[in-house]
Amino acid sequence: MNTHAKRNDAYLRDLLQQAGLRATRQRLGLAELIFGHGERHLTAEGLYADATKAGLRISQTTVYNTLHQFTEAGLLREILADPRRIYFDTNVHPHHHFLDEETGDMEDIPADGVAVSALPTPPPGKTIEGVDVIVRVRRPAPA
Amino acid sequence: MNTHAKRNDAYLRDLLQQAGLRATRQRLGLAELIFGHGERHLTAEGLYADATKAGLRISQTTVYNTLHQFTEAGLLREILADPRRIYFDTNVHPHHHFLDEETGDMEDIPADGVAVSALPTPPPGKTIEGVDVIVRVRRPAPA
DNA sequence: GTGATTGCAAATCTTTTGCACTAAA
DNA sequence: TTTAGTGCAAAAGATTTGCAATCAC
Repeated sequence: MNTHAKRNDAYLRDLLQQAGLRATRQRLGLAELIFGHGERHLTAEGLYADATKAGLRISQTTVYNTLHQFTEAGLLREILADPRRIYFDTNVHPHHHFLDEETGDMEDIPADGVAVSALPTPPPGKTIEGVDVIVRVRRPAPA
Repeated sequence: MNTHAKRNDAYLRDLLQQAGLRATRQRLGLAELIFGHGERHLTAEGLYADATKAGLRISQTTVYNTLHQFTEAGLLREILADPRRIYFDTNVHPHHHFLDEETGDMEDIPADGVAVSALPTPPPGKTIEGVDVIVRVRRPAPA
C-alpha cells in the first residue's frame, strides 16, 4: 500500500479543513504540488503548468482562485517583486528575496543575510503590515 | 515676459538633449510635469491623466515610451512594489518606500528611516544590481 | 439536498507592438 | 532631407468575473 500517500493526503485534507476549504480534487492536487513537493516561489502560470504536467485536470481559473484562497488562509504569501506577475511564497515567515532580473527566478535570502536595522515610523494613521526586501541580481554583462 | 518658463524650458531641453532625446512637445510637457512639478511616484496611467488634464495632447503610447526612455537615461527609476502596475520614481538615489496597500499610494521613507544592515552574498555568478525595500502599511482595521 | 466549487468564455486592465504619418534637427 | 518620434489600432499577457453545471459534505 502507499502509506506515505495516505498519510500525506490526510495531512493535506486537514490543512484545507483548517483553512475552511472543502477538500476538492483540485485543491488537494495543488496542495500536494505546493506543500508536498518543495515548491517555494510560485506563479499562477507556473503552477498551472506543473499541475497539468502532473496529470491534474484543472483550469487556470481554479489555480488563480486557489492561490488567492491559500493566501487569505495564511498558507501562502504574495511577494511584491515583479510588476508583471504575482509571485507567491510557501514561506510565510518574514524573510527576503533575490530576484534575477533577467530570468525572473527568485531565491530566498538566508535568514541572517539581511536585516532591516530599524523600522521607520509609518505615515500618521497607518500601521506597518510587513516589509519586503528585494535584492535585484543579474549575471554581470561581459566586459 | 515669462522668464521663469523660459529658463525652465531651456533646462528641460538640456535635460533631454543630454539624454540623447529630441526635445519634442510631448517630452517637454511630460518632463515639465515630472521634473518641474514635484511629482515623485508615477504610474503611466496617472501621468497620462495629469498630462491630459494639463492640456497636453499626447497618447498613452507616448507616455509609456517616454517613461521607459527616461528610465533608460537614468532620469527615473522603476520601483518593484505592486504586481499590478509599474511605479516610477523621480528620485534615482538609493532609498526606500512606504506602500499603502489599500490606496496604492507610495511615499518615500526618510533617508535614515531604514537601513539594510549587511548586503547578503548573492547567488554564485550574480552581482547585486540594487535593493528595494517596501514597507507595506495600511489604516488599521476598526476593532 | 444545499451551498460551495469548478471552469468555460468573455471581460478587464496594463503594457507592448506594427506601422503609417509627422516633426525635429 | 533624414532619422527620430508619435499615436492609432491591434495584440499580448496576466488576472478577474459571470454564470451554469458539478461536487463535497
